[in-house]
Amino acid sequence: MSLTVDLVVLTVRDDRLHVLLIERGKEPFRGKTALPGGFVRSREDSDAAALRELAEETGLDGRTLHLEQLRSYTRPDRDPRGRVVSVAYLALAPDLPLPVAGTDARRARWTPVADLGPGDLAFDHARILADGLERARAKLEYTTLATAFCPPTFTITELRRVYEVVWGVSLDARNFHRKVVNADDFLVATGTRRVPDVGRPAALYRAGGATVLYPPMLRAAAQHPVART
Amino acid sequence: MSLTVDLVVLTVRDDRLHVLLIERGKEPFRGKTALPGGFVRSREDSDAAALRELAEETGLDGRTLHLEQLRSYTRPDRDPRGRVVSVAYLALAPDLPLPVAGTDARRARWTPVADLGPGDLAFDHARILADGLERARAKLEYTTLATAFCPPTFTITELRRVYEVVWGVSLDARNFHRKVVNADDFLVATGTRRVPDVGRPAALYRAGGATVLYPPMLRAAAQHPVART
DNA sequence: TACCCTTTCGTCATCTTGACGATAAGGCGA
DNA sequence: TCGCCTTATCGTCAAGATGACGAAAGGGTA
Repeated sequence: MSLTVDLVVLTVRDDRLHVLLIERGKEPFRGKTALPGGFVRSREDSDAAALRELAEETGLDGRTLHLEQLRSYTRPDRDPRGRVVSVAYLALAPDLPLPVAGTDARRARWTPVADLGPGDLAFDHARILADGLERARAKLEYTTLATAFCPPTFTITELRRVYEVVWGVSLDARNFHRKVVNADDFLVATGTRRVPDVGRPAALYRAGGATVLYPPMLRAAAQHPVART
Repeated sequence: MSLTVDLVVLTVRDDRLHVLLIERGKEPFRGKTALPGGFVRSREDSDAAALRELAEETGLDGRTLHLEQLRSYTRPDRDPRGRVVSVAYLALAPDLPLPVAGTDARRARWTPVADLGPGDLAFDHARILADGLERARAKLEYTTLATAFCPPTFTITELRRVYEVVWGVSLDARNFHRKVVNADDFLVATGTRRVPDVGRPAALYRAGGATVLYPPMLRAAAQHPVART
């Protein structure tokens, strides 16, 4: 029996939710699109393997990202090579340029989640991706994790776009502003501002110390589904 | 490399939170207290193994309980026998009598969680238990999972005790009553009532169809820590 | 200076919540 | 039967949170 890790790495890019995918270089599913990942080595735990694979396959540094274990997939027939148990991880990243010329960054690329069809991914990776998306969506509600999609300093509008894109809804800018500013230790004003091409300059914030979001942002209330192409 | 499942089975008993523990019958940690669990068989996935072990070791039927995957533990040194990866499961049960004379129910017993000291459990089971407790506590907030601790029909006071015992707080009976009755499809009145030894009879409810709890029950607001001995 | 655009502040009615008073509905003892 | 004890349920009220939306602020640019 062998153990692998699979990574669901999400980011928000051009107002769309993207997932990091690779093209498989060997069998099985050679040439097919899949989640990045690989085998856990003998003296490694799965956390370490996730960090290593993230660096090797995508050039991203998991220590600077949000990285958490998602769940494990153990169906005996999930890999044609035999019994392969996979521990899936969820990573959330700001819109970083991928170091394309990295050591082993074989064709890693950001793909809009909405562009993926049912059979586009190898193995049971469609299911893993779906579970990762649901975890991310749920955690935006009651944790401060949305800031993991943002660069070190960001505007409230950028933060709102994260919610809108991940949830696929549209939120009132004024109420959102009031809410996140009042939430306990969610945001810390940096005192600086960013002057955009057009419109009023926006104040820049850093993530505050809170990990749980209080009061929470409830999806149930946000009932403004928006067309996502 | 081998694969095991470990089970965190929780219940509320005598107004205290209990976990189901067994005494290990063989090495390593022979005679020591541990979470129930065992090896996943070759043509089984971990869900099936969790159901099987639950039945074998405790006589409980996981199909009638809430049973969900918690997370996996992969540290190479977590088992002295070598590399053993464990997929942990969380089960929530009403206060059922254990079929003590079951096939293999070797000394399975309910133990108050608060009675456990730091080194009382074998392997990394203290950590697994802690993760299971935190998951259960968190899920009471924004899901209807509290009903999984209750029998098929129950009173609102019984449901409140679940929250109080799992969170270790004390909740105002009147506000709790108002809240759960108003929550969307959380409770369904059965029309029957239970006459207690003392006090006014209480209406009996069944769990409603909702899985998410809206509006949620927030712990942050419940700031009445109560002495738990 | 007059716009345009986005951010930020205000207002208001509605809903939710915490604190807690009051009543209802059983059993029990006098 | 009448109080009384206990617990369940309903009500009230002020404070806080929320949704809808108006209005001002603060940059560019024509």
